[in-house]
Parts: sequence; structure tokens; C-alpha cells
Amino acid sequence: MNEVTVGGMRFALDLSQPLYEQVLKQIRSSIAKGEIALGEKIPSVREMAQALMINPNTVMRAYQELDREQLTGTRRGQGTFITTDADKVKAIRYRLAEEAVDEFFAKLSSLGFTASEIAAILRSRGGAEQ
Amino acid sequence: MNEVTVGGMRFALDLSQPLYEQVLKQIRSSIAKGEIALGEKIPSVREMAQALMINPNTVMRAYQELDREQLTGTRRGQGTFITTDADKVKAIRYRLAEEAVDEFFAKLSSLGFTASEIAAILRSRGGAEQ
DNA sequence: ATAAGTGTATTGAGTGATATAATACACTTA
DNA sequence: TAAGTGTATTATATCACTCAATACACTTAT
Repeated sequence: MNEVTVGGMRFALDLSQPLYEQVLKQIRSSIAKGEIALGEKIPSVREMAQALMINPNTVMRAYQELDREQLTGTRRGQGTFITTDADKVKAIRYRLAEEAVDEFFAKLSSLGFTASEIAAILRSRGGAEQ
Repeated sequence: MNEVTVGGMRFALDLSQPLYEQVLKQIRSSIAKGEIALGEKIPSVREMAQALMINPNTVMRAYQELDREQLTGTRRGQGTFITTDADKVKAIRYRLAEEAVDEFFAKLSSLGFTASEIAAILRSRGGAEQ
């Protein structure tokens, strides 16, 4: 497990992926799910680093990517804040969903499954939430 | 593009992923799709390496993983051969499909999509086959 | 026996991504 | 002025991946 809650967000880091990527995804997920309010301030780079027991540079890398995606905005000397633009959040959420769908179909196609076979596989598998 | 055909299989390598992984996936894909016959010999480590212009060790790593999955069998001094067990191929094909489905649902769940929303997304997207 | 073609193992080296540590600077607010 | 922000830089370490070179074990054909 090894879970940490900071700034209202839950983090569970491991070594299977780059740390900055895990931090990025988990904050992005919190935003997409609406678990953290628009306009809200997220923990400072140093505070997050200390809480997660990782290097501030690693946290900053995640924050900068969020900024690039415009899911957050940064004000020097003040901190990093969730965007107030709900449409932006919605757009990115759907963009990421699109990518997941594409990747999924590509993977199954490479295994020789036809569209109707894929549909059948999905039908035989209702529950998968949370 | 930069495509190479060797042993009846098409390869297109890039630097976005480990080479051994790309070789592995593309051979596995050929087997799953039935593009290469059961029991057939695949090119030798050296021949494949030369054709793809990569190191023999890199090819061997891919071949060994195929052996571990029992999609191929290796006979020292003779070469590496596709399994003759059709059920084994079918089983692995479905196992990989299962994994793809799981990953897909996990990813969309982490974005806060419910099962019915996911179903809707999939419905609005029929064509994705080769 | 010998040679050629297989898979396999080992050692060494190079590169790039990732992560850390330490430090310094710029800006904002109290 | 001090404390808390983001940001930048430099250096170091580690790890996965890849390559190169070489050697060995086994099978088959000659």
C-alpha cells in the first residue's frame, strides 16, 4: 500500500513507473474526477516533496506538465492552482479517454480481433468501475 | 516507415519503445493473427538481427520471452519454432485481450468515467479494424 | 572428422531517462 | 525583512537498454 494523503489527494507511489509520471497522473485523475475543486491551490512543490518523500525537482516536473496541459496555473511566489475553466477539464478528460480507446482498439487489432469480436468481449464484461 | 519483412513477418521499429519489446510484440502479433503457421521455423537470431539491423542479443531477448510464453519452442542447434499447440495460441491471445480490457477500464475509471459512460463512448465509435 | 549453422552466455562499454542533493535566484505576501 | 512560493543550475548516481566482441554447446550436412 504505502499511501499518503496530501492536499486532499491520495497518492500511492511505487517503482514500476517514473515517479513524476505517477504524481502527474494521480493529480490529473483527482482533477478529472472533481475530487479537488476548481481554482483550489495544490500543495507547494516543497510540501508535496516532503509528504511523498521524493525530490522537489521530481514534483516540479509533474507540476510543469500539468501547467502545460493547462489543468493548473502557476503564480510565482503564490503557488500552483487548479484551473477555473471547467470546459478545459472536460476537454482534457475526453481527450485522455479518446486516447485510451484508440490504444485499446489498436492493441486488440494487433491480436487479430475484429471490431465485432471486440464488441463481444466488452459485452461479456459489464462491471469494471472503481 | 522503415519497414522490413523477414521470415514472412513485417517489422517496423522505432525508438519510442525498447527494441526487444517491439520485436516481441510484432512476432506475437503474427502468431496470434495466424499470419505464420504453427510449427514453422522463425529466422535465426543472427539472421533476424542482420535483417533488422539490431544486435543479436536484442533479438535473443525477444525470442526468450516468446519461449517463456510457450508461443515458441527452441531446439539448440536447430532454431526457434512456433508452437504446434493451437490452444496455447488461443489462450494467450485471450489472456492478452483480457489484460487490454482491464487496463482500458482502469484508465477510464481513473478519469471518473462510469461503466455506462464507457459503454456510451464505445458505442459512438464503431470502426477501428485493420 | 569437419564445417556451417543454430542457440546461449559473458564481459565491457556507451547512452539516455530518472532521481537525488545542494544551492541559488525571483517573486509575493505578511 | 522574513517566510513561503516557483524556478534554475550543477553535479552525481543508478538503472534499463543497446551494442560489440567473443566464446561455447549443440545439430546437421558434408
